[in-house]
Amino acid sequence: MNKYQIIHDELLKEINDGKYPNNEMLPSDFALMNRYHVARETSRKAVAMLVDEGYVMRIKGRGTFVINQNRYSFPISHVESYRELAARLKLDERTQLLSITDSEVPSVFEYGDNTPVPATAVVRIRYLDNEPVIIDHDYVLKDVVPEIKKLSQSVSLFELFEQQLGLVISYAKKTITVEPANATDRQLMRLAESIPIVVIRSETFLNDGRIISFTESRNRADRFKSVEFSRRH
Amino acid sequence: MNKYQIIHDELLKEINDGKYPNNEMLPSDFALMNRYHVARETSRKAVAMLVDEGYVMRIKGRGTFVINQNRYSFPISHVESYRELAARLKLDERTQLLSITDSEVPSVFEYGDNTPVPATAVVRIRYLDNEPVIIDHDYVLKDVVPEIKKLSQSVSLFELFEQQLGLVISYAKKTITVEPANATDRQLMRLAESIPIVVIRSETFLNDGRIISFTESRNRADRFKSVEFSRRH
DNA sequence: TTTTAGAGATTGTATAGACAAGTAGCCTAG
DNA sequence: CTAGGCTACTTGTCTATACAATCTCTAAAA
Repeated sequence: MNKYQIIHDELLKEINDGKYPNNEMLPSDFALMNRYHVARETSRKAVAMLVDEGYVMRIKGRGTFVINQNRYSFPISHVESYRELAARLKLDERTQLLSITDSEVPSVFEYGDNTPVPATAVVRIRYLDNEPVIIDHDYVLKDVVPEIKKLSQSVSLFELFEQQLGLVISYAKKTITVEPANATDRQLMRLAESIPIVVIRSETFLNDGRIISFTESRNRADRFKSVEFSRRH
Repeated sequence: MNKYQIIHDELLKEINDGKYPNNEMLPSDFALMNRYHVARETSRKAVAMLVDEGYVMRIKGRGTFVINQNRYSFPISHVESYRELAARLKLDERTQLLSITDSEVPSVFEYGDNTPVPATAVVRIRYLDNEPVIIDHDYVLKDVVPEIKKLSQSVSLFELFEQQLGLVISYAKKTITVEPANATDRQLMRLAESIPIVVIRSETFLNDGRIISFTESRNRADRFKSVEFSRRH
């Protein structure tokens, strides 16, 4: 592991442990240099990551300060699988695999030039606190992953891609819209009335620029909440 | 202006001008060093910003590549005013100021300890293509900005804060939820049925850590679309 | 023809040092 | 007692260099 990554992880752990109470100062660049015996740019890189992630803010001439975090957040601006998210938030989560079928990429994703793109469709339903709240439709391109043999209940698609197939996921583009529930939504999520659905459609890219999958994540709107941290400039 | 900022801006302009067609390579670190007569770390800083913003991706051993952008996006992960956003997207936008009144920060924002926090409430309605689609409620803390005298139609709140008052906005935290339309929504946006509303609540922070304002932005769900770029790791 | 080895290019990580710019606190001159 | 200046500390920018890791392509070897 890289030095700045190690420093970042350790500082983040200390922040989460409350070692630097609210608005308290983090060690300065020079303090970190001494503590870890690294160059200043290395320690700065670690802190820059924390700034990026919204944990701390730096003020020239003053120092580095912890930002009061509300930790119950559903960030959508980095690529994170449902399983990773639930683990991080320590929620009581459960996923049920509904089907793995041969299919094509639906036209809503506007991929390619109308010629059908073969894919493996994976449909899963997500429970939080024993309530079905999310239905995920994944379309994994057969060009990239020819076959999905066995998808264990305990393994996420991302884990499958990265650890078992050696692929590296780089980034994703997501669109968020609100749409009426369709029949499938109502049936699977046991909705009586027509609750609106928050639809998050993602294209996921590998580090060589190829698209590996399209995902449509359909969330019960009355259970959906997303918290974003955003910097200006 | 900083050197890396200048390089970043120039590269971004070239990307938007289509100088590096899709998936084409950007100049390498060393090419940029020669072109701008800077150290490698400086050129890398400029490119790192572009990576951060989702314009390019770097692959070790290969080079830097432009990511095919869909430019009609409503990013929510950086702090941008409605006016800046509309200008960037070249939409036909119009804002109507409804009221400026003395008020208090509503309790939904859970700020402070139940004691009323005096604020100036600014209510505005946003038109896109002559259709009312967004209602913004801004609560500007009187502790920070004692009085909002005249808010010209052509000036945004952010411009007022930054250019006229000399305040520096640093970051914001936003929560996104979907809620039923209330009577005010239906009246102001001329909604017949009860269309759901996408509610974006923000706390905006200055660079000294003080909160300057709370904003509740209420968007017609059937007109709302947000596009996000997200990196993994 | 196929495979291997190597050179060259590119990005990633890390170091050491320099100066600029902003902040806070102390101490002295008035 | 106050105002101003000085100093120490902190973050921001920039340079120059070194080596590692990865990829592509070419040329030589099998």
